[in-house]
Formats: sequence, C-alpha cells, structure tokens
Amino acid sequence: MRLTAKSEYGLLALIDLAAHWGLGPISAREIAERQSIPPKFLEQLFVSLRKAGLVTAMRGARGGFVLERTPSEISVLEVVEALEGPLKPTACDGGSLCARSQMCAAATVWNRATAALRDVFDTTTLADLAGAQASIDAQGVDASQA
Amino acid sequence: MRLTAKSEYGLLALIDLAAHWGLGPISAREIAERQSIPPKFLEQLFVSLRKAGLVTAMRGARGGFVLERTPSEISVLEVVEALEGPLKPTACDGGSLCARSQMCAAATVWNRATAALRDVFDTTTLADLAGAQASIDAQGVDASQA
DNA sequence: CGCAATCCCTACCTAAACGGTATGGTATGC
DNA sequence: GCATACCATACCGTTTAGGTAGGGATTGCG
Repeated sequence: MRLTAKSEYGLLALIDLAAHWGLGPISAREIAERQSIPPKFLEQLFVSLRKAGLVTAMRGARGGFVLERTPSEISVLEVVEALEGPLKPTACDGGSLCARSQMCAAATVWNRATAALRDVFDTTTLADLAGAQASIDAQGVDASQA
Repeated sequence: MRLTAKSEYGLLALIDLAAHWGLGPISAREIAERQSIPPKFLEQLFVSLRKAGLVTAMRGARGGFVLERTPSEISVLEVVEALEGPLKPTACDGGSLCARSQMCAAATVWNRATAALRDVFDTTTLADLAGAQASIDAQGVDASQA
C-alpha cells in the first residue's frame, strides 16, 4: 500500500471540517488556504470523499462541505480508503493476482502488515485528531518549541 | 510507505536462501527459476541486499549467495528497508519536509501507522517464514485445498 | 590453460502513477 | 443577475516501477 499526498491532504481537510463542525458548510477554497493545499487538487479529493459518503456538498454561493456524520463516527481508515482505494500492502495479498497465492508464506507477513495498518486507521477518528490538533494549537500559542 | 515488487521478490528470494541454509552458495539464476522472478531483476535486488549486509556473494563458477547471518537473525524489516529504503508511510512523517511538522495532529496517525508496520516486520524472521513455507509445502503435497 | 558459470555495473526503456493545472459547466444565495 | 461555490473532464510534466540489455570481472573445474 502506498500512502500519497491524497491521504495527507484529505485527512487535513477533514480534520479541518471536524474542527468547524456545526458551523455550516465550509468551502474548499477556505480549507485550501488554511491548510496550504492546492485548491483545485483539493476539489478533486472532495469529489472522492463525497462519493464515499463522508461529506455532503452544498452548491452555489455560501456553499461548501459538511461532514456526513459526526467527527467521532468517521475513521481515518474510511478517509484513506476513499482516497487511495482498498488498503493492501502489495499485489500479493492472497488474491488471485499472485500465482503463489495460498501456498506462499511471504503472503502471511503482508497480510499481517495490512491488518496492523488497518487497525491503527480504524481506531482513530476525526474527533480524536481534531481534539489533538486543538490541544497542539492551544499549547503552541505561547510555546512553539516546547 | 509503498511496498513494491522489490520487497515481494526480495523476501521470496531470502526465504529460499533460508530454506537452503547450510548447503553452500545458491545462484541467483537458480532462485529466479524456483521463485518465478525475472533473473536480471533479481540480480539487482541482490546488489542491494549485499550492500545492506544481509547476504554474501561468491563470484565465479559454482558461486552464488549465502545469508550473512542465520535465518532467525534476519528480520523482514531489514529486508524491506534494504530494498525500499527507510520505512515511512508518507512525506509528512515529522521530518522537515512538511511545513506543518510538529504542529500537525495528522502526523501522529502516520507515525503510529509506521510503528505498527515496523513492529510486524521487525518481529518476523526469515526462519519463521522458511518454517511456515515448509509446513505449507508438506501439507500441500496431498491436500492443496485444505 | 581455457572456458563456462557466476556475480557486478551501468545504461536504457516503456508504462503507469503522482501531483497537480486548466477550462468550462451548473447550481444557488444575496 | 451575478459572484460564489461545487462538478466534470481533460490535459500535462515529472518521477517511479518494473524490468531489459550488454558487457566486464572473477573463479571453479576439466
């Protein structure tokens, strides 16, 4: 599995939405500026996130995006898989692509790796991260190097 | 972090070497045939594995490769990092590349993911996998679908 | 000695992907 | 009705993946 800029940007954007939860729709442009994400690139990411059912879009003036569920009900796993596709570390994940398939001891390592990654992502929610970010920001006001 | 064919092939090759541990040098060509790996590509992988200190090369006729240490002393992590470089899931891993660096809650998820992956790879050795493969092969002789 | 086998090194290549940018269309609040 | 948003599609330059090609250096063996 490869984690690309899509996941990084997409997660930052959704943490931002979580932080502004309940304040009505937030525009992609606003998030792009706040998080230093290329605006048109972020628009594309939101298309994937909307199709995955993670955000709702409001079109027109004063439009923007809102989380489809509460921040504590959206996991990082959902975000990552919405943007990168199904989580799997290699081509040889036990599927039919690899000729060695079931008879391959190496596959067990890759599968355990996928499971470990999936567990981390599945047990972390946007609420967790938005909360952590709020703490960081509060600390950072007067002590940016502590 | 991206796991590519290098890791897949490289791990298969070293499991093969582990399975033939103690029988003298095994040629890259022999492993390539046995594991269905493109021969010239495997040669390149062995260069990296040798430079990482995982295998010793014997040149000339009857040459080949031998594991530098016993199979139980070589972890999958070493193999993966020798072939793919340092294990990190994204560009934003807390280094100086990401402008958000220390002040970014998202980075904590990526770091935890890296740690989880590293743990799986670090706690699995070539001896484990060679043993597992031997079991599979023994079972597979008479019951390939069980 | 010669020669075949083997590792070593560099260069090259094609296809795909990444990380965007550009352009226009469509809906909507004010 | 118009600025502000999202929506859709196409394009594009660079890097990487996944090899291939060709030769050079070393060594066991007959």
